[in-house]
Formats: sequence, structure tokens, C-alpha cells
Amino acid sequence: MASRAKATIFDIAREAGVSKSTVSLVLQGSGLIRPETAVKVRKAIEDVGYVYNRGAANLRKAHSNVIGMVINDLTNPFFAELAVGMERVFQSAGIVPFIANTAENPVRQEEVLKSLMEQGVAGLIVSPARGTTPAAFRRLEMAGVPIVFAMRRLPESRIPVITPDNHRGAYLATAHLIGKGHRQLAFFGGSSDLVVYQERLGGFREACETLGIAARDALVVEGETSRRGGIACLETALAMAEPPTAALCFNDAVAFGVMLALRKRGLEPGPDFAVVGFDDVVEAEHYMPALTSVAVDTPGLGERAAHVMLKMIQSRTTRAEDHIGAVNLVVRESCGPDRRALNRQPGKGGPL
Amino acid sequence: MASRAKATIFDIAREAGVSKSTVSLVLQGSGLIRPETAVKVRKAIEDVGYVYNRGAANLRKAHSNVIGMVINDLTNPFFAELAVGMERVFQSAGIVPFIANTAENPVRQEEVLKSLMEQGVAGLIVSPARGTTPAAFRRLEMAGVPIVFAMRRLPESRIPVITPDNHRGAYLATAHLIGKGHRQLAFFGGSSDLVVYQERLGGFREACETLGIAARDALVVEGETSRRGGIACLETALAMAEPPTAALCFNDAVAFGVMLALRKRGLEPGPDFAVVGFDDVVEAEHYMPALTSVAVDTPGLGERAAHVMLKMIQSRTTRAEDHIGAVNLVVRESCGPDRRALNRQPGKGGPL
DNA sequence: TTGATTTATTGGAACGTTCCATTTATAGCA
DNA sequence: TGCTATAAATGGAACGTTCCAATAAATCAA
Repeated sequence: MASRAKATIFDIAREAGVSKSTVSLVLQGSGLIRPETAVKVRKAIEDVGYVYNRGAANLRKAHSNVIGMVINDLTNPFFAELAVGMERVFQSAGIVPFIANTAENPVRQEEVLKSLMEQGVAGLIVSPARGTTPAAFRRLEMAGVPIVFAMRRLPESRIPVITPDNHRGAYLATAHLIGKGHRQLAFFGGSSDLVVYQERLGGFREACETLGIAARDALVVEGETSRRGGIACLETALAMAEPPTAALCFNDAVAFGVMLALRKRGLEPGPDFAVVGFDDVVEAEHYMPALTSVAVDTPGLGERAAHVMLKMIQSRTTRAEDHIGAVNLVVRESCGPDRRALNRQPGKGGPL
Repeated sequence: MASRAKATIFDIAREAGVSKSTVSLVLQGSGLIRPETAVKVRKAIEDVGYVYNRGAANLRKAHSNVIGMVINDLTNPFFAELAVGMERVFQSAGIVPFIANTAENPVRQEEVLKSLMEQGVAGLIVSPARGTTPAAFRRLEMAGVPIVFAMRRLPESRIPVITPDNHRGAYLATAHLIGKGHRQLAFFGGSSDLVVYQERLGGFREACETLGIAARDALVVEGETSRRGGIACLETALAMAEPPTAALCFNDAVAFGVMLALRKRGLEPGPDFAVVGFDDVVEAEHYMPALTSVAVDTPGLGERAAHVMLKMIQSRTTRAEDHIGAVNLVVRESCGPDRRALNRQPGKGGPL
């Protein structure tokens, strides 16, 4: 049974009493071969325990069907959701995407990209690691490999991008906070080396300006994009002379951290301090209290990215349009009105 | 610059004025070539924008350096942690593991496995999808591909397994609950088609028997292994005539769901109903209240699995020993003593 | 100087496919 | 029956590497 040397189409050919070419045709489902012959060959394939050697085939065909997905942080459930969306569409196209993690490390990313290239990928969907330079993709671009960026863009690069409307999302969330009566706002987490950060912060700032919040009342605290970062941000903010009463967080992880830190101080997220997240990961809904967050339809973006990729491969081009995904604010329990605002106008009513 | 046809070692050879064989030697870092020649060749490699064709090489060498990781649920942060651990060791071995997701679907798993085989993987680390039959791996085994199962085992299979000591973990957790004075215990979530479930449930049962809990006071509620499953389990349990006062959950996700459902009913996890999780994912510590859970050192298991894999590849064997990882109970805030027990013996003291 | 050794380099065959150009078999038609 | 048109099957070359055996160049011993 356990034949030592692996079987090739020649073995199948001998077994079935046909030529290697016939076997190859059968393997590719060509309509040129007689049905009975095909049956015979397929039986032989089973019998010898054949496994197709895609490497050898690619050598001749010059294009694989491997699509790589390069992700900067597998640990963030957000990216898992993205991956799931992509897989849905690739699966129905009969292709299996391979995922590789760069752990937010540009050096590691270089290795991953190199490995994927050597493997002869047909295309790449990438959420670039922080600090990536456009040079990292020059090789790929020269080789004509289709690439699409998901969720993150590089400062100056002509590679197509699929991303949510970060600016608008931040604007919506901030407007909501202001509408609740908050006048001292904060933006928590993230740092300016991320384009996404600039976009979200931009939306926050624009909302503040447009809706009459003085610049000095819009506090910006940079920090890690994690629970821990959120905790740190809140500590910093509450230590100030005129602390904010509400915060828009760079992402949900930061928001969770903020809520945690509030609780630790005996404050209740929502009534005592309003917090809004960004991304609306599944946990947001299940948190206590449930987190108000900007929903970006992550799996949907994954699907989009996959479709664009498929189209690029099919039309053998390396260019495509950017896609800016719609966002919407999902209001839950984590942001009540400003208490002081309520005191000022006692008749103004309840939480909604 | 953007040469249409991709460069081969022949192009390099021409550029550098040497033979293809010399180029090949340089590529492999052979000590046989004169340093100056090597330099010349390496320059040519840069100049022509060469990318190594691993497929072609494997055709000759018959063993790739690709290792695949097949995961049943990318969405569960638990598996991301496992992946991270593995990547640590593979990275230092200079190899890039490719991750593929089966979404707990045996059919999808079949496709993934097939694709990986065709790609000529050197080895596979697999957390099999629920309902996998040993037959799914026969092909791989016949081909002599080293396989390691991580976290889950198949009922009857000689493939080596890396798994935490589920039985012991469940025993410890249950004993802890009983030590707190609980007499009506429940086991929430999971279903018996999972070997892991049987192991954990086994530990629970053994602790109950050994420590004097009657079988009729040990309630078992099967359910999804997710937050939602946890919510459902709690509802079911509390609807009973003599509801439990504490539960060991199949995993942390179930535990989170249980805590959520408790809160929804106005009960406080810990004081009103003790809950213990399993796996100790990072969120457990950050939850409110922090979840008591059985820590299994997931990244450590990932590292173990990777090491075993490397060793198998190196010694070209397909056999290895199982590894049962140590576990320990991390006590946090989610399980107080049974209130009724306190009432019975008021002097018995505080939560610990 | 010559032959024996060592050091660097090279050509050719092989790996397992695909695809093109042929060949062979089958059927259709006058 | 012979001839063409169609269908089915085939052999050979090519894809980009690696590895072995062989050659060429440099060094050494006598």
C-alpha cells in the first residue's frame, strides 16, 4: 500500500494502459477523452494513490492558483473576521487561500513575502505591518503579481486598497457623542504612523470643529491599539486638570481597555464616562455594558477584497480601483449623556 | 525594469558570465565557489530581479520546506494563540508556516488537505474539524507526510497528538468548586463527538465521584462551544427544579456566555453563581469579573507541536510520542463560595 | 618539466507536468 | 469501395531547478 516513491502520471498511464498525455487530459477534465477511458484512468488514479504535483504543473503553466493572505496581527479577532469573509468567496471559486502572519513586524513580513513569491502565488491580499515601506512590495510589483491592500494603506503607493470609511465613521461617532451633550472629548489610542489613525483622527477633529467643540477641549492621547493601551489612555486622561467626559477609541480593543479601567476606578462606562469603539468586533455586542461602536462590516470587506483579487487575476492586470466601505454607528449601552449637561438642563430627558 | 518574462538562473548565468550550475551553487550558499565569483553572481541576481522558483527546485529535490497549519476555527482567539506559538519556533528555523482554516467543516478540510498535499508540504500541524474521520488523513499518511494533531485527537488514529491534560484540568477546576462548598454542579457546553469533551467531562465526573457529589447532582448540559452556547446552557440549567450553583464550562467562550446570561438576569457571576472556564484565553483575565479558568499554555503547546514537527521532518519519520501539556487553575473572581453553604455554616469564613 | 592532487567550474540528465503537432481509429459520405 | 472529416489518443519538447560526473585550472611533489 504505502508505495515508497510517489506515483506520477506515468504510473497511472501504465496501470490504465494509456499514455501519459491521456492521463493529463483526464486530470484536467478535458472533454476530448472517451468517457470509458476516463473512468478507467480515474480508477487507476485511485489504485496507485496518486497525488497531483502542482509544482511540476506550474512549471509548465506559469501560473499557480495559490492566493496568499498576509496579515499583520492574527491575534486580533478583527482580522480573523476579515479572513473569514475572504475565504467565503475563494472557496466558491475553488481555491484555498493561505494565511501568513507577520506579527506587525516588517522584517518578518519581508520573509513572508519572499516565501510566498517563491511559492509562485497568483495574488496577494495584504494588511501591511506597521512601518512597512512601499519598497517592500517593489519585487512583487515588478513580477506583476496582483496585490490588494486590505484595511490599511501605505502612504504613497499605487496598490489598490479596500478599507472602511474611517473618516466618516469617526465623524459619526463623534457627532453622536456631542449630540449627547458631551463637550470635553478625547480620542484614545493609536499612533500617527498609521494611515488609518490619521483618517479616524481626522474625522474626530472635523466633527469637533464643525459642531463647535473648541480645539483645546478635544484631547488626543496616543497609545497602543490594545486593551492595555486603552487602560493607559484613560489613566492619562483622567489625570488632567479638565478631564474628558467621553472618548472615541481607535478600535474596540482600546475601548475594552478603557471600560475595564473605568470599572477598576468604580466608574460605570456609559453613565459616568461615554466610550465608543471602532470596528464593531463580535465581542462588542456581548460586552458588559455592550459597546457602542462603528461597524465596518469586516467580513464584507474581506469579500470585496477577494472579489477584486479574483478580477485582477482573471484580467491579468495589476491595477484596480480602491473601495471605501460604508460604515455605520451601532449604538449600544456604553455611552450615556454627559451628566453635567443633564444637570444644566434637567428637563432634557433620558438616555436616548 | 519590469521584465515581462521572469528571470531564471540562465539569465543570471549570462549576466554574470558563468554557467547555470555555478549560479545554482551560489544560490545554495555552497562553499565550493570562489568568493569573487559569488559576489559577481549575487550582483547579477539583483540586477535581473530574479525570484527563486521553489516549485522547480522541489521537482528535483523532492522535499519542500513548506509547513501547513490546518485550523478548525480561526475565529477563536485560542487558535490564534496556538498559531503564534508555532510561528515563533518555525521562524527561528527559517521557515514560514502557511495557515489554512477549515471552519469546522470536514468537507472544506478535505479540500484544504488536498491543496496542501498538491503543494507538496513537508509537514502538517492539524487541529481537526469536528466530525473528521481517520480516513481523511489516509492519503497523507500513505504519502509519508509527517502530521501532528494539536489540541484535538481523533478517536482511533496513530498520529501523534499535542494536547493539554484535559482530564486533570477539569478535575482541578471541579475540585476547586467543590472546595468552595458547591454541591450542585453543572458542566456546560460541548458535545460528545469531540474527544476533548469526553476528556474534560471525564475529569469533571471523576472529581464529583471522588469528592462525594451524587451523580444526580452533577448536571451535564451539552451545547455550542461559543458565547451563544453558554447563554443557552445557563437558561436550560436555571429552569430546572434544583438548579446548580456553579458550572465548569467546556471553554472560555462558553463561560463568557454564561456570565453574560447571568448578568442579564441580574445575577452577579461569582457571588450568585460560580463559573469556571477552560483554556484561559487572554480575555479571561480582562473580563468583568475576571474569569477563573484552566490555563493550558496555548502558545507553549504550539511551540511543542512545532518542535515535534521539525524533529519528525528531520528524522524523516512519521511517528512521534504524544505530548500531554501541564495545566493549572488560575483563580480569579468568577467563582465565590456557594451562598447556601455559607448560610449553613456562617462561621466558615470568606471567599478563599 | 611532468604527473598527481586539489580547487572551481561546467554540461547533461532528471524531476512531473502541459501543450502542441501528430498519429491512429471511427464515422460519414459519395 | 475509397476519400474526407471528426474524434480519440499519443510522443516529444519544454518549464526552472539540482545533482552527478566530468572537465579545466591551479597547486604541489618529485
